[in-house]
Amino acid sequence: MARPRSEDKRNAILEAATEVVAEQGVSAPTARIAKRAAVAEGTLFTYFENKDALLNQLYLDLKADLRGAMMNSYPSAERVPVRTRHVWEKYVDWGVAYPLKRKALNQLGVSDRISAQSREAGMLAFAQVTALMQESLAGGVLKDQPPAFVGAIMSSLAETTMDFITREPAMAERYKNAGFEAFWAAIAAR
Amino acid sequence: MARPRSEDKRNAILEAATEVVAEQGVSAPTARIAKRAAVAEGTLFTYFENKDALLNQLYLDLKADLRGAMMNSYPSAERVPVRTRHVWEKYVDWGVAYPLKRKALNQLGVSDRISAQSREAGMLAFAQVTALMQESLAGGVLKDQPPAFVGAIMSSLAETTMDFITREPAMAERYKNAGFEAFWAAIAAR
Amino acid sequence: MARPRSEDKRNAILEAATEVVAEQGVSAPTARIAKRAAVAEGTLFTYFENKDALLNQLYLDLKADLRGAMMNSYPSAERVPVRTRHVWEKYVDWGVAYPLKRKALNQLGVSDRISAQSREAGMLAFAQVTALMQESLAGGVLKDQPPAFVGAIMSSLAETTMDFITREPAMAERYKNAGFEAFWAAIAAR
Amino acid sequence: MARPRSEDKRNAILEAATEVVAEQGVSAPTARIAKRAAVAEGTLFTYFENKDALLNQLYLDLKADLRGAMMNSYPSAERVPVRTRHVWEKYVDWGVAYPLKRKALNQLGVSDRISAQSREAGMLAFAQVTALMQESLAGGVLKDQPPAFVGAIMSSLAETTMDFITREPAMAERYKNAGFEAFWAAIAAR
DNA sequence: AATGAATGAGAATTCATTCAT
DNA sequence: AATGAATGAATTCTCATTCAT
Repeated sequence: MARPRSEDKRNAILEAATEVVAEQGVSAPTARIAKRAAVAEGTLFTYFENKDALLNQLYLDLKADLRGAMMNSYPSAERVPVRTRHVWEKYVDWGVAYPLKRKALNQLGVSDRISAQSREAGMLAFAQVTALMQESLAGGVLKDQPPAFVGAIMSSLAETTMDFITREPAMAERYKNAGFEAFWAAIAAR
Repeated sequence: MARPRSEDKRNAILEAATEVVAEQGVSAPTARIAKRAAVAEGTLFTYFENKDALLNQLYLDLKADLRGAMMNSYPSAERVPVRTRHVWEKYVDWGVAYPLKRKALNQLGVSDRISAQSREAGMLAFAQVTALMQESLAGGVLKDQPPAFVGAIMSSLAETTMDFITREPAMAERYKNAGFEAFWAAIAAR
Repeated sequence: MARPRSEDKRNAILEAATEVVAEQGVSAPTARIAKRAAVAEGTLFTYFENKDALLNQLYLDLKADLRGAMMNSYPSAERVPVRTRHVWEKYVDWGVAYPLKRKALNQLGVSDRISAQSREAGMLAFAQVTALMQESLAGGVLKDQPPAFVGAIMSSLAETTMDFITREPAMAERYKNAGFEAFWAAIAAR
Repeated sequence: MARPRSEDKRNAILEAATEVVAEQGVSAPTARIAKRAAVAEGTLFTYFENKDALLNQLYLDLKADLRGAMMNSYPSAERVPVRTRHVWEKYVDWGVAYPLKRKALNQLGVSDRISAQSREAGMLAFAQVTALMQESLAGGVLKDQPPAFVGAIMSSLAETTMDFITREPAMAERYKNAGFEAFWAAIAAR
């Protein structure tokens, strides 16, 4: 009967947190997040119990967002190399298109405020992605390593690729291709 | 602010900072660093103008330390694959041997308190390392990419490798080899 | 602010306030009182203009409640010692039967949020009680002191008695008697 | 070698706390206490770990202060009635001379921020006082009650006496005597 | 130079009260 | 009338830095 809790406001806070955490890291003041979201300082705490809850939720949301991007229009019917490339491209495109999301996600990833539980939940979102890569490994150098290792390698190569694209946007396509080639060479049979 | 006397004390502060930053990130209180170094809170500021100066110095020191490890007993006379493998092994060994240094360096790397200048200086330390890799690339997929890109790829793959070794120390050798194989496959001619 | 409808709700708030103030003192949040009363946070303010108004009303209500207990089935026809004992017993019984009311009343009594006016009104409720005691004093040590003094003495001895009964409920009767004997000895002629 | 912690400053904080707690209760802001003590807000926390620590220390100090007053120039050689009267007078005089200390002590006494441990320590300070009264009880109405009960009765009667003296200072001597007479009548043999 | 007490500007929350629904 | 989201001032405590000793 009272004013309902606004999904918009909640999103505004999460978006503001994305920007502010990207800029200042997890030690960014909640007051600044609230201000950026155009809500009162106290309002933040009606949507999130405390700062840690907000940070963990943001981490989960960003992970889910990234996963959504990678799985969007996923070409299930195609062969492994095509599918792998699709995932790679979507990953890199996401990071390039949303540099603040990427930066925030990285800040959160190294922070000790993200709980083990959140990390696990975040990883789960990628299980599917990494699973598919196993198929590529048959004759590759990583054929005996765990899927998570391959997934982590993709992640780290994609991050490196994005770093360079960010610094030299004009070279985006070149880096994106080169990065994938390196990744594919690293995991595929020869 | 006056000329500090003891090199020992300065080193104690830097070592303490390594530990504390590894544990708590860059927002760790200077008081805690001072305590761990067994000096007074104020003493820290006679050796470093302010917290940022300490953090940036630590970043540079750790980068130099890592570089030193990689270049130690560098087999200049050997052929490229051997030299590359040497660098890879030393890198990974360093991270595994000094997990706090590694953690601290990563915390500093994502912090916005490290100046662009420090970052540049840090990279310089690696220029030599990456330069040598160019030789490997002749026929590889990355033959047209800048040396720094290849260096960054080595870095990120080594970090990923260390992450997995940290989680499964018993598998250290396996991951170290697998990581290198992947790296080599990624950059070398075929 | 408009005329509230439900007497039940008002009572629920006062009862909830009794419990919560007993437990946490006058600084207990209004939100907690509202929750305990099973009404919305805002509803509290349609029944009481603000927190102070609620607190003062509660103080008055509890004083009146206590007075009602003491005067219930008051043996007007009996002689002074009997009537005095009746008052004493009802007082102590009330405090033992309703420890939360007693605790809340004490918390309110020492709070600076209870206005002088409320305190005066609260005392008035006891005037009748203390008046009757004057008759006992003829030859006693307090024969020249104001009635309020004797009333206050009864109050303080009763409180002390209740404290001990609360701590050792098995000794309730003994303390109740001993307390009364002490009180009677203090005020009566010998 | 650095500026030593100042006993004066510590005392200033405790005295300021006495005044402020007397006026506003235990919910008085630490900032106000600091201001009254003429120190910075943060300084308070170099002398007391947190607000509770300050409050508990103040409670203990005030209890000790009161005990000191009662035991000052205690006439050990005199007979029980004289010694009892001495304690009574010193108690009442203390409360009348230091109304803020008395008020603060009462506020602290009803607060749930005072730990059970502090309360116990506070009571210990009074054990000696109450012990001596036992001798008076031989033939009195309270001869079978625990010493603490008698001590509590003295306390409550003294408090009541002080209340009335505070309201009518001109009647101080009269109330002081009357209060003692009542107390003595309550506990002594007849 | 070394010490650590002193400082006061934040930081994360809390909470009485208002107000849109 | 009832609800509970929204507000922002107030609160406790932290911390980089200064400065008296």
